[in-house]
Amino acid sequence: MAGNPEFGQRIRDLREAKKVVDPTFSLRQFAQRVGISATFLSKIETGEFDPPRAEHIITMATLLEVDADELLALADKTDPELGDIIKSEPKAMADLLRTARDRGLTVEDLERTIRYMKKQS
Amino acid sequence: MAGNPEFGQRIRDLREAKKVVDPTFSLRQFAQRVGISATFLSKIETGEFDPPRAEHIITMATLLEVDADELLALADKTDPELGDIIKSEPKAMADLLRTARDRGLTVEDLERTIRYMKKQS
DNA sequence: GTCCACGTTTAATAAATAGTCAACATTGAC
DNA sequence: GTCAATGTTGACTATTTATTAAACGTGGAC
Repeated sequence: MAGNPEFGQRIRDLREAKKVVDPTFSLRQFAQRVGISATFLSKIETGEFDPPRAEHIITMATLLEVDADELLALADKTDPELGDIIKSEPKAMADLLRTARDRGLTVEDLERTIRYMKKQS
Repeated sequence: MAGNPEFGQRIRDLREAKKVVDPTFSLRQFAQRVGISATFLSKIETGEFDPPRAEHIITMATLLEVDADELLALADKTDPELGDIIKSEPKAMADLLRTARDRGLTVEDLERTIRYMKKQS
């Protein structure tokens, strides 16, 4: 890795949009609220540096009021929480995911599966 | 982290069992085949060092003829392949996993869900 | 015209993770 | 009794990932 312009641009767009109505969304202040330096955020937004760790991305999503999974996906990371879920039942969860992949399930298929799960419990 | 005795012991047990019928499963030779130093393996098996990266754990599982997910789970890691599957459809996959957790699905429930998935495709 | 907040750049690290080498003590094989 | 292979130990080293401080140029507010 060495920078992710798509992620950076997305953060910048979201932040600038927020800044219009709330000037505390300046790069410096936003960085501080996220818990990283302005330097780092600048390089991330311009695509020079890689996205920060998942934890910081999640904080960004909260502040920017967008879905964390979307930002994490752009950053090519996964929510550590999902790793924990998998670890709670490794074989079954791994099977579940691999089956979804091997069968080439569509988003609709997956959504139907989720509804099915909900009926079981 | 600072060592994982359970993982280490499990590897040692499996390796020694193999060694009984195949003397090439000595610590040194096994380490070499896995692609790590004997030193490192020794410290892992005695629980002094953390498990190696996922890639090496998977190689170990293959050589020891056990399921990789079991060893990965002991090592408190997840197969990077699962991360890739999630990234292919982040929101739907995340939803799937969180639903499984929130509903407290049992292994049997998950297995039933897998069968359901297979019928869809 | 200077002050202040903005975002940027240069130049380094810091922190975490993953691993090695050389030298050692121990044991069974010859 | 020495040789060869075993596993272990102490002291480092490497790699990857994540991040910073300080100094800089720019533009609006006063």
